[in-house]
Amino acid sequence: MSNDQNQEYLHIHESSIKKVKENIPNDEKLYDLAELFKVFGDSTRIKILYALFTSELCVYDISQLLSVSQTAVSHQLRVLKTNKLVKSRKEGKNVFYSLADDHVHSIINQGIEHIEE
Amino acid sequence: MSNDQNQEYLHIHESSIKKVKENIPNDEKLYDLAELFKVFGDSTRIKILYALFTSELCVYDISQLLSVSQTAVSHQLRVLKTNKLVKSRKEGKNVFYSLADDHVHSIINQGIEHIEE
DNA sequence: TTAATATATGAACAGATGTTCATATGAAAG
DNA sequence: CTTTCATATGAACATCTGTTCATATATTAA
Repeated sequence: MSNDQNQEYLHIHESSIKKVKENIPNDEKLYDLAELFKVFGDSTRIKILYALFTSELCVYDISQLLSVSQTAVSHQLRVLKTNKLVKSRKEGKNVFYSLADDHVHSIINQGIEHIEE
Repeated sequence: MSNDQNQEYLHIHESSIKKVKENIPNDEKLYDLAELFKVFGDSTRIKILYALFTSELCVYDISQLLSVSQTAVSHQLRVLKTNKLVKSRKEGKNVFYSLADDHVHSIINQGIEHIEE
């Protein structure tokens, strides 16, 4: 065991400590990353994203398709929009939502791959 | 507006409804997927995963490296293990943790790409 | 044995999260 | 204008989550 002097660690060697620490992003980035994944961590939001994979949709239709209340859909769409996962387009009384970019697809696909093992 | 008969939808057409619904996984899969992303949705767990990107580590060293209490690390490692993101190996008094597979890396990298835009 | 060390676990508590309900806003129709 | 319709918003509430504290378990050392 490398437990001489002021060594605070049990097994990791001084030389490795620096390497590990360098590879960890700063707190702000870690926070943002966790926030992003938090958005994917809810069934309702995942469902909405899946619906939008197929086509642009207005709030009411999403609500009908998924059997989720209009208010809940609205609240969740706001979360998705804040995190730049969807974008919106207003047309008269309606607001149409669609996916913001391809990351949504690839992140979800990686997740699917993991759980399907 | 396509609002004839019993049409429950505002804009989406009957022909599209089927397509959208077919592309949405069943509830169990949606739930599992959300659960998986929930695991990534916490700074402490993301930090632990980043540390393990570089090397296998025992609990105490993770705790020291990240300045997180031993108990908190233990609790979070259990969550990570339950979700098959890390695996463990016992050696005497120590338990060494390492990444379970490559999905962890690719999921996190997709996340990073998204927030770095 | 007994003591020390590394990790795990359970209860408790504070803070975060998602839904519902009531209502506001904003646009089109009458 | 007034009403109706589509969406958004805020407060309230119940549930979930992550940390801490106390303690249990397991392994090695004395």
